[in-house]
Amino acid sequence: MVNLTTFPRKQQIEQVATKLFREKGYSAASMRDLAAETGIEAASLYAHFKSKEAILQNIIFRMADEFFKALESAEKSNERKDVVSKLYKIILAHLQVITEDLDASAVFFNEWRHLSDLKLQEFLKLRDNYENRIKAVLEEGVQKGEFRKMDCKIAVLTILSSLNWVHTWYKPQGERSAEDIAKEMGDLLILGLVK
Amino acid sequence: MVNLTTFPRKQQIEQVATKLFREKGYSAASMRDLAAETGIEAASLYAHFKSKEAILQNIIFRMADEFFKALESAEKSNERKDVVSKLYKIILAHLQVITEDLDASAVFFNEWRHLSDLKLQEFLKLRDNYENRIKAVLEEGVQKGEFRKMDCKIAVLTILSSLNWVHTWYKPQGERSAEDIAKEMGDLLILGLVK
DNA sequence: CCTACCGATCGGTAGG
DNA sequence: CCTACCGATCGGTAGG
Repeated sequence: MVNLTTFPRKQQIEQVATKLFREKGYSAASMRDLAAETGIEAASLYAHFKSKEAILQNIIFRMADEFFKALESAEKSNERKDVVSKLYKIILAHLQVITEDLDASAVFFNEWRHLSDLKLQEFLKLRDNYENRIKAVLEEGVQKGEFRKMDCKIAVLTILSSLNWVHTWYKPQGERSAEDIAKEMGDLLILGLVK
Repeated sequence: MVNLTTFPRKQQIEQVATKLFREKGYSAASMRDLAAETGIEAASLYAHFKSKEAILQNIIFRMADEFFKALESAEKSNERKDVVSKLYKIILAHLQVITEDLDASAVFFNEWRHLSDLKLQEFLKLRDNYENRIKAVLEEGVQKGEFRKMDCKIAVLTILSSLNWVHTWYKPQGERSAEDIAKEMGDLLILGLVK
C-alpha cells in the first residue's frame, strides 16, 4: 500500500502502476495488484483509465516526450559548437531523463512491446526518429573530421543501448550524479578505452 | 504451426517456446499458445516439462553456459597477448553466442526476471561473475597502461549493455557477419569515436 | 500423448 | 468510487 496525498488520484495510480509494471512486467502485473497497492477496488480503476493498456500508453508516451524535449534543448544549446561537445550534451540530457524517473524509464525500455498495433507503430516511429537525429550528429562529426570514419548506424545503437541500460544499475542515493555518469560514459564512448 | 522433424520432441517444443517467449514475453505467452504452435495438446506439454517455468529455465541456463564457455576460450587463447587484443576476442566471442541464436538471446536478456527466487538468485550470481571477469580484464588494461584510468565498473556495464542489445537489430541474412560487427563495435568501444 | 477437468485469476462492464 | 458479476483464459492434474 502506497500513500501519496499531494498528487491527484489519477497520477497516484499511474505512479504505483509504473512501479508495478517495472517489478513484475506489464503482463504479469494485474489490475487487482494495482487495486491492492492503491487501496481502491479493481473496478474503480476504470473510472480513471479506460483500460490497462491506457496506463501503459500514458507512461510510455510521456517518457518519449521527455526524451524528445531533452534532445531538442541539447541540440539548440550547442548549435555552433564542435560535434564532440554537442554529443556530450546529448548524452547528459538523455541520462538526466532516465535518472529522474527510473521506474518510468524501466517501463519505457522494457514494456513497449505490449503496446497494441497502432500505438506500437507510433512508438517505433518515434524511436526511429530519435535514433536518426543522433545518427545525424555522428555523421556530422565524421564529415567535419572530428570522428573516425565508421558505421554510424551501429555507433548510434551502441551509444543508445549503453545509455538505456543505466536505469538498471543507477542508484539515486549513490554518490554519483547523472553528470558524473554522463562524463564517464561520454569519455568512454567518445575517447575510447585506450590512452 | 512449426514443423521440425530432425530434432527430438522436447527440443522442438523448447525451440518453439523460445520463439513464443521472445515474441509475446514469458508471461503473455501461454501453454495453450505453445500447444497450438507445436500441434499437441496443452496438457501433453507436461509430459516433457514439469512446468512452464522449467522451459524458461532450460533456455536461460543453456545460454548462460554458452556465454561462459565462449568467455573462457576467449580468455585462454589470448593469455599472453596485450589486453586490447584480449578484449577484442572477448567481444567477438560474446557476439558469436548472441548471433548464433537470436531468439534464445532475446529470452535470456529480457525474460530472466520471471525466474522464481532460487533460480533468479543463481542467474544473478552468474551475471555478476561474468561482469566481474570482464571487469578484471579492463583493470588489467588500466594497470598495464594500455587503457586510460577510468571507472571500470561503469565501463563493463557500458560495453556489455551495448553488446547485449545487438540481438534486437542483427539480421542473420544481412550482409554483415558477427566478425564485422565485433570489429566495428570493438573499434568504437576501444578506440572511441574521435580520430 | 490424449480427454476431461479444476480452482484461480484475468480484464472489464452494469448500475448505482 | 463501490458491489456484484461476466465470459475467457490461465497453469496444471488425474487417469489413462
